[in-house]
This record gives sequence, C-alpha cells and structure tokens, in this order.
Amino acid sequence: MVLRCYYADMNDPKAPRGLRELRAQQLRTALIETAQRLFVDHGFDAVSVDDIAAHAQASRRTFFRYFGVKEDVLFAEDDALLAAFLGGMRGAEDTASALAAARAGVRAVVTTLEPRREELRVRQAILNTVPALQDRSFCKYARWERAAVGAFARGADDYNRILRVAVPGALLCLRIGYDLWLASGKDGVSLQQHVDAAHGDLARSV
Amino acid sequence: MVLRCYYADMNDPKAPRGLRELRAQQLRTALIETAQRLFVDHGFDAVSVDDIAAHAQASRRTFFRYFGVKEDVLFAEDDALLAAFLGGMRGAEDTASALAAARAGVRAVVTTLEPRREELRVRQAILNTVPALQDRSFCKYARWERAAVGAFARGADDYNRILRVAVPGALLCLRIGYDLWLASGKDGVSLQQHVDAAHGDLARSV
DNA sequence: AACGGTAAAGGCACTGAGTGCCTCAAGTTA
DNA sequence: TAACTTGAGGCACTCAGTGCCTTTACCGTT
Repeated sequence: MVLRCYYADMNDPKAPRGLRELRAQQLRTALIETAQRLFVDHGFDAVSVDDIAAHAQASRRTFFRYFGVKEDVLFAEDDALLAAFLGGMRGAEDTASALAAARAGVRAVVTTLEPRREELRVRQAILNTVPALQDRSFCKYARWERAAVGAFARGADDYNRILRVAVPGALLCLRIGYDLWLASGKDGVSLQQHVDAAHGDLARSV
Repeated sequence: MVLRCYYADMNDPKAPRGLRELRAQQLRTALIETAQRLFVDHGFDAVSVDDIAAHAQASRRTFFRYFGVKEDVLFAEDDALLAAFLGGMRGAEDTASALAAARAGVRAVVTTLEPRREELRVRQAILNTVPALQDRSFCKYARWERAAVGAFARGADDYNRILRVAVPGALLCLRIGYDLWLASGKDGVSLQQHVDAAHGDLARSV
C-alpha cells in the first residue's frame, strides 16, 4: 500500500489514510460547522436536517450516516471524551479506590476541555435554549456512567458498590463544575478548580 | 355548581368534578394500561401510537393530548412524584441544610413508591429493554434537579452552592437505591434502606 | 495509464412521531 | 330546552429516521 501525503502531519494517528478518508473528515467537519452556524442564526428547531445537508453540499442520507440523530451533530466529540474518561480511569485502575479512578477519568476529560472555553461557550449557548438538547446532554452522562461501571466492575462486590456511586458522583462534579466554568466570566478560575470545588461541596453535603 | 356522585370517595381531592372529568380519567388510564400491555407483548418499538390509540378506542390525536411524546405514557405519574419531591423538600425548608431538605424530598418519593414494588417492576422490565426509555427516565431526574434547584434557591450564595450539589446527590442515591431495590429479590430490604445504603456509599466515596 | 474492486455518497420511497386547525359531540350551566 | 364550553376525532402536513438500490470516485494492481 502506498501512503501519500495529503495531510500535514503523517505521524498523527488520526490523520486520514488517504483521499477518501480526508474527504470524509472534511465533510463531517463541514456538517458540524454548518449546523452550528444555522442553529445560532435560526434556532435548533427551525433548522431541519435537510437545511443542514443542503448548506453543507451533502444529502440528508449522508447526514444520518455521520450522525445517528439530529442532536448528535452537536455532540460530535462525545466519543472522544468518553474514550478520554475511560482512559483516565484505566490509568488509575491499580489504585484501591474506585473514587480515585473516577476522579482520574474526570481529570482526563478536564484536560481535554480546559483550553477550549470560548468554543465550548458557543455550543453551550445553543444547548441552553433547547430542552431537547439539554436532555441529550444529560443522557450522555448516563451513558458514560453505564460504560464506566460496566468496564470497571470487578469480582469484589464491595468495590462494585462503591463504583456505582463514585462514578456518577465524579461525573456530577464534572457537570456542575463545567456549567459554572462556562457561566462564569473570565475570573481566572480553571475548570479543574470548579470541579474540585464541586467535589468539596459534595463531600461537605453528604 | 352541582356536584354529583360519579365517584366512590367524594372527599378525595383528585376525584373528578363531573362526568366529563371522569371520562377523561378513564380514558387516560385506558391508554396507559393498553400501552403497557402492548409494550410487554410486542416491544416498545414495534408498537406505534396508532396501535395504542386504536386498542384503547381512542384517536391518535387524543393520545398526544394526554402524553406529549410516546415515551411519556410510561411516565404518567412523574408529575405526581415531582410534586411529592418538592413537597417533601418544602416540609424541611426551615432546616439549615440543603442536604436535609433534599433527603426529605427523596423520603417523600420513597414513601410513595415503597408499597408498589411489583407494579413498578413490570414497568422497569419495559424500560430496561429500550435505550430511548432509559434516556427518558434519566432526563426526568435532570428535570427534577432543575425544578428543585430553581424552586429552593435562596439569596445566600453559600446555600445555593450546596443546594446545587445536594439535590443531585440525593437524587443519585434515590436512583441507585431504586435500581437495586427493583433488581433484588424479595430479600426484605426496603427501598428506603437501599437509598440509605447508597447514601452511606456516597459519603464514604467522597 | 488503464482496470476492476470497494466504500462512501446520493436518491427514493416509506414509516411513524408530533402538530395546527377545524368540526362535531357530549357534558355543563342557566 | 337553549346556550355555552370543553374535550375527542379527523385531516393534512412537516420532519426525523431507515432500508434499499444506484452512482460516483478513490484505491491497489497490472
């Protein structure tokens, strides 16, 4: 097989393997950006999948090949974040406590999100106006929960019981910290600090 | 206004006010029970709203007048539960701690649910097989969160910060306890005990 | 440089959810 | 009984999502 250089960095494992993959990646990006722009301009409900596809020079059928449901075009990187979360947990798997693992997973996600505040605020502005999207967003946490609990359950019943609580607990802190981080002004408080603060609040309230 | 006796207990505040309301209540019940039966027999996805309506001798249009979306026919009493939750919190509003209020809310819900284990297991069996329903179920908790945090926010910033964590924390324990309660055999452990156990686990894991 | 294989995009037709609007029937009040 | 009111039915429509088939264009080989 001949590898040709269509892409800046050949060492990037996520670099497309050829022209076909490059086009796919471009189209995916185009759909996401087009959708965001249209949602901001006209509102989520007023924009149909047909509109998005047409503006991105693609067909409706193709849109649904990339995103299972309309909402998902705003959660495109969810898979990557989940992978980061599970990866972070795996890195701390040896530690005795399920909580430490869960928090390590959250830290991995935070690291990914931290540098992208402004970009995420645009997305959040769309989410805040549409209940269906808030629901979807919330469901993502639930799926993370199930994925993590499923992946890290051990033989020991004790460990599992704590895991079932620690994972949602850590994700709850992520969620609350994330909301406050995006809502707050440029006060210099990092996402990690917000998450830690939520953790402190949670510890104090149980 | 003349109150006629169409209903067994005239003192029940939820008793229908007349024949019209009685019919509506009957139809609502018929839709719920028909839907449950059909879902059990054929699966949620294989049953359309048309099917439900037809089997309940009603029209599709009417179904959607009672239940905004198809899934909601399985969450008919959600409003009542939310009201119980908020009522429970209100009863403990005077206490200093937001956590105490949140737990009081959960206790109120638990009291409502406790005597109805077998009935709820049927419903849970349907929920467990359909991702869309699990999502919906999870979203309900999110709405409860928002409702409670919105309703009980005070001037004091400190109280609010704790409230934002205590309410989801208490609901998390409700959720976990509820799942274990329905999943477990007839081991005599009550829902309240399961919820308390989850609370203990949460306290130990943060 | 041409060629056959393959994978992704497009097109089409269909189902089913959800909604707006109007009509009709039945319950309610005077 | 007549006038009012409210809830159910019917109809037509939009749009999300899917299965199936065709078409395009990239890919590896000769």
